[in-house]
Amino acid sequence: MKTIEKYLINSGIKPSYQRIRILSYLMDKKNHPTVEMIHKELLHDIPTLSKTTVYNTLKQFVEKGITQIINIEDHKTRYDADISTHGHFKCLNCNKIYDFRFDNKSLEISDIEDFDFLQTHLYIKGICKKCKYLLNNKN
Amino acid sequence: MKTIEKYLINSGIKPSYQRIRILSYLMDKKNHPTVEMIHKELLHDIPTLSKTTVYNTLKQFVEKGITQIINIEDHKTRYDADISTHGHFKCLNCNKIYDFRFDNKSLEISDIEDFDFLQTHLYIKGICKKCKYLLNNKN
DNA sequence: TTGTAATTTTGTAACGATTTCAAAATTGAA
DNA sequence: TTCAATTTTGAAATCGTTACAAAATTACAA
Ligand SMILES: [Mn+2]
Ligand SMILES: [Mn+2]
Ligand SMILES: [Zn+2]
Ligand SMILES: [Zn+2]
Repeated sequence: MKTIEKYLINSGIKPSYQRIRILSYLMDKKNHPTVEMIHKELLHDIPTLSKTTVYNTLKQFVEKGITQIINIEDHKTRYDADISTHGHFKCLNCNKIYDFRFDNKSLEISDIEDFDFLQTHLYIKGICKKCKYLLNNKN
Repeated sequence: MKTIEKYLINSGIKPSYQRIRILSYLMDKKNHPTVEMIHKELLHDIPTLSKTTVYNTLKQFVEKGITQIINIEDHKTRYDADISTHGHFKCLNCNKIYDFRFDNKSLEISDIEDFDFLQTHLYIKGICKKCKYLLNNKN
């Protein structure tokens, strides 16, 4: 049995064909896709795939804790199978979303000392390295 | 002339009645409201107020830099007239959104050293102090 | 003040992402 | 093979948001 099937079973999810393909997509591409992107891409291989199935599956993945929601954009939800605490950088020029690491321990927070923290989301927006050079060389 | 009118004019926005009321609402309540909340509340005083006006006004405030968008929730946009860099904590029990301060300098970030940072959004979700006590005393 | 152009507000329709729901298809145990 | 449980599907509904044009208001020159 494939690793990904074991991972789904361990997470309490029956490894149906669609679920395996959607999780594989997330893990292989690491591109923080929207539902639209996943559906459009997988439709090539699974012509009957319903967008509802993509929605249902991602909802289940989030509930079972094997996928996290990325709300870096205003109106569409993005998904990430990397559930470790890490930050996301969105380039306002090329729109690519980059992962980055940050030290949660060194983060100095005031005012909410006695609160219980369950999730931390750090989003930074700006211009990525590639676009910086490209934009500079336009002149 | 009121302070808030001067503030709008200085920001390049003509201080119409609706704009003054919407900005006052944001500044007084500090509750990170949705469009729905602002519209519903102000409708008591301004029965003709259109939801489109609330949308238009907030869009303009964001463009002129006197309001920031808070994407801490999955499907609705929240707004904040406090444009200083600060974090937001959402209590998963009472759904209140708290402000908190964090030290941007102490934040240790890897992988994206040469990127240009324009905006930083830090969202934390969990259980607030009040709810912690309430939930504990249920037993 | 009056007339007129520019700006602002409004209400409706359209849009796009997401959810609901019930039927169809698939799976799995007996 | 049979039948119940689960999963997938597609259509309709919902929700937040945007587009758009008409109505109302404001600015200002005559
Ligand atoms: Mn990521
Ligand atoms: Mn705030
Ligand atoms: Zn870029
Ligand atoms: Zn709470």
